Amino acid sequence: MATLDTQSASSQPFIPLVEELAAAYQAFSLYDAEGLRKSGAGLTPSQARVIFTLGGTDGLTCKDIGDVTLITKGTLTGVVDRLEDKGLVERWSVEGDGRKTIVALTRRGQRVYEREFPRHVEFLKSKFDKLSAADRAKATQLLQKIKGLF
Amino acid sequence: MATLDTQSASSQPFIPLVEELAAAYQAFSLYDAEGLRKSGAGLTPSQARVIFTLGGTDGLTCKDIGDVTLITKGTLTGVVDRLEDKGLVERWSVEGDGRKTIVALTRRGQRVYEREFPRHVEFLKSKFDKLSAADRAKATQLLQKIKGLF
DNA sequence: GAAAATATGTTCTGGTAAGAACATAAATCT
DNA sequence: AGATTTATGTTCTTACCAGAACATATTTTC
Repeated sequence: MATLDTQSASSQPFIPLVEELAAAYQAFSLYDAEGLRKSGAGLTPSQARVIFTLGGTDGLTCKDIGDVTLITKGTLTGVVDRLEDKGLVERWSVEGDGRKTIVALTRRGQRVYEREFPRHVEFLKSKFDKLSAADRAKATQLLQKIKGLF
Repeated sequence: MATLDTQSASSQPFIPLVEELAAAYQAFSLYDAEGLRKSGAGLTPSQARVIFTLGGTDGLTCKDIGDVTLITKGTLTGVVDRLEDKGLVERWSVEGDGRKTIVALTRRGQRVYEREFPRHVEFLKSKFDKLSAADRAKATQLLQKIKGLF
């Protein structure tokens, strides 16, 4: 198989897709972070993802949280540390399996979840409402396909 | 307008789209980083983006690099610092506008670009080839639309 | 032409980010 | 059972990330 040169590499037709994927995610991320910052609850995007994931559960293991939020375990330790410092979550050991740690919302964390999650969804909804249902469905499907490439 | 509760918030139809956008970008990013790590050139994803952006130019200002790579200026300073330490880029002042700094590939940086850019595009291409041209075009278009929401 | 506004880049801060090494615990294998 | 393997979470390292404050230089406005 002939190797590409810089010319032929830069004209590969998938490159615009990569650029748009990064740009779209970037645009969303900045807006997402802005909404959290302005809400006054002092949550970072990662912290919010953890709080929103824990909401409505009786606590999850770090592994489960990581699977949902896509935060790797090494990073998650620090995120949970800071949420613990803020009094929004608590950790405890699980009966029967000494490896696992359960992380759950405290009463304060529960209140923050109930206030911030709907507020933030509303904040995002105002933008996503501008996308048609058909585009939304098609985009979701294609992104799923792209995820599956790797 | 009635505010959402946690129930109605979590059932908003745009949420799967957000999740897939994050998951697809995440999957791509991990694969992208893996390819750079294995190539042995020791480039991080951000460093590679800068090198690949500078390739084929006579040097760009930090602002221009940031516009293309989506790296904010505060972060870019550090990325360019490390590339400079590795001898892959050099900085100089621009005649006529004392605010601007030009960043350009050194001869070593040029060689790294010529070797790593095609190699990395080939690495990504092996995955994106599994996507049909129609899906690729549609995904690109929809991501552009999503980017435009914010 | 001087003052105000804008542009560019660096520095600083707190918080991720992934990966590797580590410690401990549980499951599996023989 | 005892040894090996796998699972879970923490710690450590290097680098990135955005935003804010800053320094400098240029442009605009009056």
